[in-house]
Amino acid sequence: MGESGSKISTLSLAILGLIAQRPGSGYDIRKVFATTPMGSFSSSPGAIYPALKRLEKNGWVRGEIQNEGMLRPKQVFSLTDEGKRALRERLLLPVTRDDIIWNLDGLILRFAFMELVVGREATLQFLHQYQREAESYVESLERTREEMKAQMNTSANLALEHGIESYRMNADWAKRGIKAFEALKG
Amino acid sequence: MGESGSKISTLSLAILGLIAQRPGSGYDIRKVFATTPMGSFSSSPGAIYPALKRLEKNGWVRGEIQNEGMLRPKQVFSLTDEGKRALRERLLLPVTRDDIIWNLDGLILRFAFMELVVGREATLQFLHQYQREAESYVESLERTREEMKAQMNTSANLALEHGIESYRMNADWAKRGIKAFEALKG
DNA sequence: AATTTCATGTAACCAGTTACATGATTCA
DNA sequence: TGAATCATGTAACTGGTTACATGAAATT
Repeated sequence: MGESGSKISTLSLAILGLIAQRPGSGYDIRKVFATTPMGSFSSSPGAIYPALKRLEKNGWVRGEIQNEGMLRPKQVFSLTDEGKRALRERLLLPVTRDDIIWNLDGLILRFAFMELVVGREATLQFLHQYQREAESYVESLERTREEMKAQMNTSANLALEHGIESYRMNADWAKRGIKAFEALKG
Repeated sequence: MGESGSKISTLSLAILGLIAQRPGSGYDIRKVFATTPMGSFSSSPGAIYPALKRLEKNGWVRGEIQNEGMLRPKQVFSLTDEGKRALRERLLLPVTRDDIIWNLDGLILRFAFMELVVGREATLQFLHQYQREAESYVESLERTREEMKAQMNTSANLALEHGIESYRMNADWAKRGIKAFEALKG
C-alpha cells in the first residue's frame, strides 16, 4: 500500500509512536492512555482496537498472535518497516501555523516521539519552527487585541489574553527545549 | 423538550453563546469562526447548519425567515427562553479536573460568555474553581515527573514539562482574572 | 457581463463514544 | 469459588470533515 502520505488521526499517531518505543498489545496501549498524562486520548476499546486494525490494514503494524487457536488471541503489535517510514515522515512534517492553532496537542505528541525516531537534529529544527510559529501567532493575537479592545467586555478580553499568554508560554518552552537539546552531546 | 440536561458539543455551545450575544444567521456565525481567534471551530457549512438545526429541534434557538417564499430563505436565529436556560445551566456547571484535562478549550469558551450570561459573581466562582483545579493538576503532574524522571528521555521529559508549564500558566491566568473581576464595580 | 461575496444547504464518509459482550487469568 | 484484572472485541450512534451544489446580491 503506497498510501504512506495519507492523513492519520492523532490517536493513530499516538499508537504508532507508542509501539515504536516498544511493541505491545491493545491493552498495553489502553493502560498508557489511562494511567499516564500522555496526550488526552480515550482508552476506550472502541477507539483503540479499530485503530489498530486500520494500522494493520495499512501495513504499518503487524500483530503477532500469542496463543494460537484460542478464542481470545492476545496480539502483540510491532512496527513494520513501512510503519517506521510512515511515522518518520509524519514527525518530519513542517510546523505550520495551522498546526499551532488547530492541533497543538498533536505537535506536542509528535515532539514526544521525535528524539527516539528522528534524532537530535530534526528535533532541534522542529523546535525552531515551533518557536517561530508560536511567536508569530502571539503577534497576530496582540494585533487583534488592539483592534478589538474597545468592543470587548472583561471576560472576552481575558479569554483573548489567555490565548496570548498560552502561545507565549509555548514559544518560551520551545526556546528552553532548544537549549536543552543543544546542551546534549553534539 | 425537557432534555435540557443533555450533553452538547463544544461547537453547539459556541453557537449558543454567540447568538446569545446577538442574534444572527448561520453565515454570521461562520464569519466569526473564520475571522476571529474565537475557539478553534471549523466554519464549514457542513458543521454549522446541521448544528443550528439540532439546536432548533431542541427548542433552544428559533430561526426567523427573512424573505418569505424564496428558494433560499435567510434565517436569523435567536435564543428562546429555554435556550437561555440551557446555556446558563451549562455555564454554571462546576469546573472538574476532567474538564481541565480533556476540555480546556471548552472551559475558556464558557468563560468568554459568562460575564454577559451569568454575571460577575458566578464568573468569579468559575475562576476560583479553575485556579484550584489547574493548580492541583500541576501538582499531580509534578509528582509524575519525579516518579518517571529516570526512565524518560529528553523529549518525553520536555513534553511533560510542557504540560506542567501550561497548567501553571492557566492557574496564573485565573488568578489575574479574579483580580480583574474583583476590581470591577461590586 | 463577469467575478466576488453573501448565504444555505446536502450526501458520503469516517473516527470516536457509549454500551454491551465475552472469556482468561490471578489472587484473596 | 468469587472478585478483580487482564484482554479483546462489536454494534449503534453521533458529530464533524470534505466536497459538492445552488442561487441572490453587490462590485468591478
